Amino acid sequence: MIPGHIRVTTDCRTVTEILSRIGDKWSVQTVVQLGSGPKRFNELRRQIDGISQRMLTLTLRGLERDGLVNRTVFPTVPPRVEYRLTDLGCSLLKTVRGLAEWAIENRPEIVAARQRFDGTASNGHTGDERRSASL
Amino acid sequence: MIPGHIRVTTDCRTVTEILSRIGDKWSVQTVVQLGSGPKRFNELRRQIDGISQRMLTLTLRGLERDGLVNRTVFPTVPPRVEYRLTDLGCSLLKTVRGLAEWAIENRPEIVAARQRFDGTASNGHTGDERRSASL
DNA sequence: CTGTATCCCGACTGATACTG
DNA sequence: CAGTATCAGTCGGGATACAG
Repeated sequence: MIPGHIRVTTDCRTVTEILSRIGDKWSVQTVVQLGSGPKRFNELRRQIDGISQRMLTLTLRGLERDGLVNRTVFPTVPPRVEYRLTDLGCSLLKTVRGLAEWAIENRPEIVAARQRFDGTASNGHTGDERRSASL
Repeated sequence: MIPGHIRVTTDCRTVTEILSRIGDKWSVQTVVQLGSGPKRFNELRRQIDGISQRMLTLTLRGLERDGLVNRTVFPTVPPRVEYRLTDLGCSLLKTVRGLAEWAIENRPEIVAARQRFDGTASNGHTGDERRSASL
């Protein structure tokens, strides 16, 4: 159906694992924010909007652990910590941008599909569809 | 730093939303499996490996709701239900393949970064790193 | 064969308070 | 400023049993 398809049994896992890594609530937003240059902790905190201090810390730790972000501490007082994308992080950002384009381009269609699905009571299954179009 | 970057405040959300959609534990695997052609329920169930009946149902419902998968019931006995990717689903698959290539190409580097991170006790923070290389 | 309905547990996440 | 610690609530997801 589609040419050059991936070795499903092996590579699917890899993709799923990567998605588990970046597919959480905050990683992508964080990476994208860092895409416009190095940022400090509270700078990120303000720009990411809904994120809690705790989750920003955890997200940055995770990204750092995976070599996507560098953490630099300047031993001044008050302490200054800078986060910046590594080369690996930058390459991920480029890839994510591909997904971003798809998302932006196809969101209307997805929203429409949802409304269609949620609207018709004749879906075959008995009903009570929750989640009224959170996208 | 990186040219042509996306409008962070607006589009990030869209990407995050899409990631919430496909970033769950089973959606990508399901989509990729369906990439090689229409499949029946238990056929998918066998090929996806760890998935439970419940989660396959929920995943397929979600994909159907978002217009990524078509569900066709043949009113025979025993019932036969076929799932296939829509055009939208196919286009998503192509995009995901980009991510897949990145994942496959960079997994070694990520794994290495993790070992480095987990190995050094001199990370600055006090310690007790959980998740010993699940990737 | 293709689902639906419950129960239940652990993980994720937010809120809040405290520290160097 | 840049975190860490703790507690509590929500939710994803597995196991199991049942149904058309």
